[in-house]
Amino acid sequence: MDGTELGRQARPRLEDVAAEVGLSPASVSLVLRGAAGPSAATRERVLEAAGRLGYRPDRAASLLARRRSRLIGVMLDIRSDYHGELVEDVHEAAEQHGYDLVLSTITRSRDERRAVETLLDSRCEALLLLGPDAPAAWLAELDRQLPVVVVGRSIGSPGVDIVRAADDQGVSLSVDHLVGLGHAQIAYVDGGAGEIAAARRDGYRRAMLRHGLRDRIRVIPGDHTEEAGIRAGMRVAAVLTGHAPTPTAVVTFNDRVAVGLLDALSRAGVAVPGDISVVGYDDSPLSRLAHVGLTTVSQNSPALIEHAVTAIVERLDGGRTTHTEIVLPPGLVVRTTTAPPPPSPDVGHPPGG
Amino acid sequence: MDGTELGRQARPRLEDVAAEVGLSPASVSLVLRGAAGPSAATRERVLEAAGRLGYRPDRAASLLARRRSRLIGVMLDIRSDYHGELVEDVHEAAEQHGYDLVLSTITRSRDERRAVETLLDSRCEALLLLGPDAPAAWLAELDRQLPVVVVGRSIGSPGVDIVRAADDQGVSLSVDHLVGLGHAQIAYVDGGAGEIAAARRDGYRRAMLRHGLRDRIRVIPGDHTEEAGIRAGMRVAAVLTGHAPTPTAVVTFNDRVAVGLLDALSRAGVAVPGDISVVGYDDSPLSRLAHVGLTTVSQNSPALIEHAVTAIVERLDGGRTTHTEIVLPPGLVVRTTTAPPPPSPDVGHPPGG
DNA sequence: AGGATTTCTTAAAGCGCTTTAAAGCGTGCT
DNA sequence: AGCACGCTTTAAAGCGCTTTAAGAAATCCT
Repeated sequence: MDGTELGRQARPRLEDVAAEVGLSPASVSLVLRGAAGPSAATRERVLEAAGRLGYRPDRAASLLARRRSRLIGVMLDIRSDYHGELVEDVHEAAEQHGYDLVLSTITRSRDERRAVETLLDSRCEALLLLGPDAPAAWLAELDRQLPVVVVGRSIGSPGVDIVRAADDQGVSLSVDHLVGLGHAQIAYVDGGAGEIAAARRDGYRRAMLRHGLRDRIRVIPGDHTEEAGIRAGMRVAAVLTGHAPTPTAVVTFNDRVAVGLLDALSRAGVAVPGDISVVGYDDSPLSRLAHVGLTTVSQNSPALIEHAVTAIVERLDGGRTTHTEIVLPPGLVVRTTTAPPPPSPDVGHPPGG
Repeated sequence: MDGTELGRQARPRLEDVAAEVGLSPASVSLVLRGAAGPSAATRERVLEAAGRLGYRPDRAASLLARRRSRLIGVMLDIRSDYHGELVEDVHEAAEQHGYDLVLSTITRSRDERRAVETLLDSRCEALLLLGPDAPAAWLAELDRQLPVVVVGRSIGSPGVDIVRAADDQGVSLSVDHLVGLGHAQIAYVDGGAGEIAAARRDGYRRAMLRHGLRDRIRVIPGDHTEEAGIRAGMRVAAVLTGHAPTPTAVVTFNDRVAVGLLDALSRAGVAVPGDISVVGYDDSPLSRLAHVGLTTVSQNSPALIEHAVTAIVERLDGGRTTHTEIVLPPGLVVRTTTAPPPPSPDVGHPPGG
């Protein structure tokens, strides 16, 4: 009465295929991996038999025996849409270089350390970390064990490879765009703590200064969620109906915040872009919806990932021993939430209310 | 000048730890796995040395040597928020039963077949498939190889284990709730093709019939995206300002659709729930936002997952050889997008009829 | 033909860990 | 003493695959 009585039959092993064609396991292994050696006739026979038996190599055994695993460990936060998109690109890029992926996600009960340990246990040769929060020192220490590339986060004194978009520059683009449309009262909804948030905030500040709008700088506290956008939106809407200096445009930390903001504004009867222009950041699928049409900053993530994977391959196969930091310029995607400011200059009152 | 000069030192092996404490690898293995045998003193020495050396067992080797892998393969679509949430729960549930996870996602260039193959190659003992689209026959065939449990999709003639929520019942709850509030003109935004969409649509139809609202049945075509909600919202808003029979409530296929709908309605100046009540489905994080406050149906996914993992464990360790289908009742989460209908201004028949 | 090449095939030694049967070793018992 | 008995520890045989050096076979030369 044990579990094997279920009719499940053991999966065929390399040896079974070898026996089937009357060759040695070595030859079969060679054929199956496309290595040089076996003759065309042998190849054919082996392939046929393997197919007929439904043979699939055991990855654990193969990993163990091979000198290299050709595995790249990817740490991500599965709750993030953005990471999901990135992983798709990583898959493709890795495949092109002959690497496979092993994924490990952080969850509420699984911190970065544990996620990375899982990765290491699976013998991966390099680590691709999507937006890690871990201290730089630990990352550098990891990098002493195997190549580590950090995507999306900027780190003071590297010790790892870094691939990221120029966040400050992205926000700059937004501000430039708005100024070009004639805006001056441009507020910014902040992304909270974190290096990315800091970089974007900085980009905003600097762009404002550059345009001589020092006293129009206005940072509304927030975080990375719709909730923050909603709060900011309600605040802005209240101000609109009040008398304080009114923003005619709002730049947000990311698209999620922007979407929350848009929602709150629309419910408060504030027209976008009629009364207020809004710019997001990320070019997320949501922002692309025709009805939303959010003007936003695109990080060009396929390129980002391509660089990240290339960085890994360079260190693994190219013999590079130095660290590199690649900063990609973001691009502005202008859609329908930005327009010139309303004619009424200073104290604006809501139209339809 | 080879790659090893980088100062990376080989990771310590079991044997190294053994040498360090002057014991055999066997003893160390025993200690590290918490198996019975070694004395307390030995345990301590080994643990200390292992810690000092930073030893981590090689998973591939361990997998290969062990009879069982204690691995559950999870196939998911990383683009889906919902799957992301589920994976968190799977992690926890699996851990409690002493299993670990191996993840494999489908992407645009990686279909379910490939994703599953990756999983099989890693020696997992069972498969947990989140909302697979694959034909039932293939799933059944897989199940002959190893236990398969399908989450969230209903399948005609199983051949696999199934764990899902009663989708029709969920929509029924929504309709009941609305009827209880006095609504009669209840429209439904459809989720397109697919078995889940069919079940929910059915639930709507049947609930309407049950309440004697046969001629109020109105299914607005759509799919599973915000876009569909937006289109539906614009349609409903147009009707409101026109003269056709007006819905006073809209039930949607899922929260994403509902959010799109809410957005379109609010931009059209339609008040929710003042003019129209809206009900979603999924109890997604978005619906929980205070400002959105979407009334929605909760699938109770932690319980869903708990059952799914239990089903696997039963077959793996419990010796169950039959297939099971577990259907969990969903629950309604009433928030702020539902209220009694506005005092009927138009030709609507009074409720209850 | 004989030897030198080249081509194809395989034996055998692992990869790092688990597992089982058996070996040590103090005990207490008769 | 002699012995059976727990309690610890270990030798050794794999897990299924890769890889390398060497063997066998076929091909080429002069």
